[in-house]
Amino acid sequence: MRVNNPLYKNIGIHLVNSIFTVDNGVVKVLLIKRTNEPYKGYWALPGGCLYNNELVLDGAKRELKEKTGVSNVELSMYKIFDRVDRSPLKRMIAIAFIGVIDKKKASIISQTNKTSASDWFDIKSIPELAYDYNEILNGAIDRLKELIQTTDILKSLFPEVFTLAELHQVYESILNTSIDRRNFRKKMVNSNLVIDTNKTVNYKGRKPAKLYIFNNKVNNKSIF
Amino acid sequence: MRVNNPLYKNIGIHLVNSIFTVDNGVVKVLLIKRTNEPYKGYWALPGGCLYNNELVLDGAKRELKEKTGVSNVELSMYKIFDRVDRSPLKRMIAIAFIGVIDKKKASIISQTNKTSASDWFDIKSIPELAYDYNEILNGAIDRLKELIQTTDILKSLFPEVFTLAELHQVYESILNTSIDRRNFRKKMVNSNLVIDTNKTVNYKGRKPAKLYIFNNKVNNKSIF
DNA sequence: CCAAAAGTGTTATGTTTACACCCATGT
DNA sequence: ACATGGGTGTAAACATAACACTTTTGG
Repeated sequence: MRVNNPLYKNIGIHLVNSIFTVDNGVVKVLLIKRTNEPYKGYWALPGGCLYNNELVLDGAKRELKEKTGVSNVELSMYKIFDRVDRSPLKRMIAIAFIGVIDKKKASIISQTNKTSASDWFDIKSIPELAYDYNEILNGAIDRLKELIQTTDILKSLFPEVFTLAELHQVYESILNTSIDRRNFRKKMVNSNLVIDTNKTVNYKGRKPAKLYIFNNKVNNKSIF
Repeated sequence: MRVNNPLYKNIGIHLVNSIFTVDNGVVKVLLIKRTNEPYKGYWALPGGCLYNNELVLDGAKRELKEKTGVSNVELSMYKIFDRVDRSPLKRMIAIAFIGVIDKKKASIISQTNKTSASDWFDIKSIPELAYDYNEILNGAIDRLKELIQTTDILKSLFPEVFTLAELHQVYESILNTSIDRRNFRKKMVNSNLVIDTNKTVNYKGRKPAKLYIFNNKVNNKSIF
């Protein structure tokens, strides 16, 4: 390759994270408010540019932490967004990532030197975002629906024990549909995705509910 | 973003194509021989660097045509290879693509200003390739197995009519397994992937075989 | 005993697998 | 008539989908 070909110059790599949580049956995504141009004042997906000495996954995690304080997230790369004019300053290729976290465990910082706020938004009412982030987020929501059916991506939502009723509600929220309770339980128990802890939890006036944990041995079989 | 941050400089985007064909039951991939450093004299997957004014898919097609003469291929992006030291000259992120072509229809040019030869290699006997291309190719072979089961990627192998026996042999070659003939036919006919043309072809001493074409309406349901 | 949610089982339907024989042709 | 490969059907196993009643607890 002719390294000095001007057509090779000035391409940057954007790492863009769609971080989801489920909060009382509402699926939410983490957005930050930009303080700099371009798109100053717009809400945006947290992310930034790849360094030339790091892996893309590491860069995505670094940017997420720098912009929101969130760390210890498993990120899953899912697509490239490459429209030539998707960034006004220079050519930027976006590599999009998805992560899921437990809102209660995440300590989100709202202000950095590039952001004035960060907050969780119901995915059903997303404002106009910076760049092509509305498109990226829509793709992420679709991909999330696939991921919960083929991977254990939701385990980060339940770092501790959980009941199948809680997990059921999360599946219904994300897939935006209702799932038969009995069949859901059967599939979950028959898949090797969750493990019965033989412990129960008591809520007032209700039959004690069995507690489960996620199986650490990942299986890639489709659950539904 | 601080555009002048030195950590953002000198990242290039590599577009790498694994182009497959099936030749009498043998799955082959198209390789080119490099005439320049680095990896001078090594066989390599055809590809090159993204221009800053083109989409990655267009860049992959352009490079494929420049290096091999092959055009009119549908390419499917499948993975990013980002090891920091995967390229000796500067940081290069590889975006890997897969395509399938009919060997008979492809007019391959063997010499360009950067290549001294191009040829089809049986995927069961691949030499040591330039860069991390052995790893990229292995990933492409795995991905090809998935793609033939979920998409109509093989239609480019059969631009005209074909018999189910021919298609069957290609599936067995790529998946490197045997598939029950009756069940294969049932699945193919029941999926909306192929359409009966109501025409037949005669071979000496054999019952005439029905001819099929690929359905242009793509379906994404898994075939097997 | 009542409310609230947890827990469970069966039947029907559809899908996948395994498997063997007849058919149309050219020689 | 026979050799060659083309074409088909059925039964068993398995997976999925639909559906309703009983259990445990707190008040």
